[in-house]
Amino acid sequence: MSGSRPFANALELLRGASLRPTRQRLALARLLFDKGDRHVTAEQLHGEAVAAAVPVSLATVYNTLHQFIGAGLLREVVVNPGRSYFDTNVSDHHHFFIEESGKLVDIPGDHIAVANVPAPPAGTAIRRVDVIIRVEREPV
Amino acid sequence: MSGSRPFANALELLRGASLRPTRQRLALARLLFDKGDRHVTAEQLHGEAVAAAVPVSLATVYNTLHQFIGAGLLREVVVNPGRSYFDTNVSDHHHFFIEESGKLVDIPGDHIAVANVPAPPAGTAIRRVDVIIRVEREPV
DNA sequence: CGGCTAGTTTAGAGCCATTCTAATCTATTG
DNA sequence: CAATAGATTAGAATGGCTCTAAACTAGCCG
Ligand SMILES: [Mn+2]
Ligand SMILES: [Mn+2]
Ligand SMILES: [Zn+2]
Ligand SMILES: [Zn+2]
Repeated sequence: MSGSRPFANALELLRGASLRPTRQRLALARLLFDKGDRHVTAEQLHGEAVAAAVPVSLATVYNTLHQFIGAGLLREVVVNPGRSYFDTNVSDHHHFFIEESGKLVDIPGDHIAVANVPAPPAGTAIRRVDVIIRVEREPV
Repeated sequence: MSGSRPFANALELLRGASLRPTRQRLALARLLFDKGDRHVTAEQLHGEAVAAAVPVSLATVYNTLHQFIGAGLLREVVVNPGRSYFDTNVSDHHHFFIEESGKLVDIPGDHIAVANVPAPPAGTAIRRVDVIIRVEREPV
């Protein structure tokens, strides 16, 4: 019986995603999922891995991030041209984006309501609704 | 008395923005604002200018787009990492994004309601709310 | 255990949107 | 028209990301 913590460890998580538990993937999974919800860039994660003495190339970081997205373990958040964020929270939620610091803050999906969404263009179906609330440092 | 059409021509529009009416800026302003609401990339606009026999460099297209944004004539829409859209509709509205074709479709601001927005993080104020509804070609 | 092989990692090159640089050009003013 | 601040430009540079092709390794089999 799998309790409320879906993956006790990185090994299980990788097995569930049919990904070989290599040294690099195990380390990246731990960095991503052992500290609660995170929003990281590829470069940040690579920096953390290097700092943790896990030798891993940036190419592997990108490969792994995309494999995790494919497995539904991560999602990509686009707020800025030219750089992606990878979000370990895959539940229904939205974001505050603090432009000055480049930080994302989760807004639980049930704390926000998008109403009166019109029908999508003919021949298309809604895949996902993203709400980005851009905030700035409050003027004094 | 300025009627419902705020800018009869590109010249007026540039004067209002305190931008010298150069050949390039006049041509770009006409391409952008003479055909109703548009969502264009820099490269698209550059292509249109070249096709219209207006010699203009891509650097100038970017310079001009950013100046128009600064003047409140345009806004930038970010839906994809690695490429920006420039939106001639600066009124309050949101977007459908059709990933396959890369097309944006406006949703008037009063046709959609974002309710129960929580207070922004301490020390910050909301600057803008972006709703992106990602749609895909409907499965048969 | 020792190979075998498909899958993985990697350094480095390549790609592409965008920005920068510094030289040339031009709109504006007097 | 001359002077000059502002604009344009070609081409180089930047930066995030992807690709390539060679080296490695996890998992399997004998
Ligand atoms: Mn991606
Ligand atoms: Mn920009
Ligand atoms: Zn999130
Ligand atoms: Zn729009």
